[in-house]
Amino acid sequence: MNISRASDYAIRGLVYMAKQPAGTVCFVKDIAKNTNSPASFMSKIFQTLAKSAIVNSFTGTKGGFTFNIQPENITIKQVIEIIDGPILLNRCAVNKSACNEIGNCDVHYMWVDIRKILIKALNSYSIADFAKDKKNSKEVLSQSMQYS
Amino acid sequence: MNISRASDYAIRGLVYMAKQPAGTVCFVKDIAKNTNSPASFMSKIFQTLAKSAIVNSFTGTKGGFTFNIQPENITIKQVIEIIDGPILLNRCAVNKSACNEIGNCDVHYMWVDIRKILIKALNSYSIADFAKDKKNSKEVLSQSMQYS
DNA sequence: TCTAAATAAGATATGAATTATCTTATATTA
DNA sequence: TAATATAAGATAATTCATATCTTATTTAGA
Repeated sequence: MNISRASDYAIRGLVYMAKQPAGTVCFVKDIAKNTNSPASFMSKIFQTLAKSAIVNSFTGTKGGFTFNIQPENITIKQVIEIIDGPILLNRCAVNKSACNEIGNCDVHYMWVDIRKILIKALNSYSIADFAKDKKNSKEVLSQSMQYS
Repeated sequence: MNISRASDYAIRGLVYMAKQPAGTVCFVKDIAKNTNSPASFMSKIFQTLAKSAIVNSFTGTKGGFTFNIQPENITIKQVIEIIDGPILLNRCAVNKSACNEIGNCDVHYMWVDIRKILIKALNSYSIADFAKDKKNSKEVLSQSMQYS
């Protein structure tokens, strides 16, 4: 019921990138250093992000990563699904035939319901939301209050 | 971001128990058979449920499990936390000092927010909700619709 | 043009957690 | 008291998350 370290690192790494001037080519080395994460692991995470269309990668000296999609349009849900795979909660929430109960799964609709709520919440935040200055950061905070 | 097989089995097992007449002593063998799950695994799961105060266990012939708390008062969130451990989403959502970012974690408030939403949803369902007859099952269905 | 250096890509290894099974202890009843 | 039915506890296997190591690619300078 928790996100993986890899997803956490991915989000923090993308937020770091979004804080740089638009178009900056970022090195894994710097991304890792500024997010307190192991560079070798971050490297593999960014490989996966590059295979999806989220970021571009350039090999060789002066290579690195840039955004391929505006950080405003990258939601937390997208990042988690790229790194951790689809958010199902329970396998029966998506594929009813995967339910253990033959023909009649008691809990199917609950998982469909809760999944919808969770995905909506995860889609309500973008990477850009965390790259703003402190004034804007407080707006994020007050946005969170409306749910409490 | 998904619940474990163990939590899924636990929920289905408790729902099966809740469908029996109140006070019935249920055997793991029957619980497993009626939920399409491996009896040996279900046995270990019910050990854990018994260590928490959710169910009582009785050893020996005619032993088995009964509810120690009314199924109406056992929420899905409780079951998941007993089996899978605390629902954090991200470790920084609960313990801010566990954030990678030293002194200033960009995403902390997001995780606090989303966790609150998820836990509210998981607490809105009890084991008893799934032990009702078909007429009531449809009420659960329409309840789910209000979120869509 | 060749060599060195800096980078990402890809392959491999480690370790922890999940999932499952096997063995032991306990209680009942005939 | 012996046999049986049950849960409890110990152990094993598998999978997945996490991390590291090796290779390929590009650039720049000699």
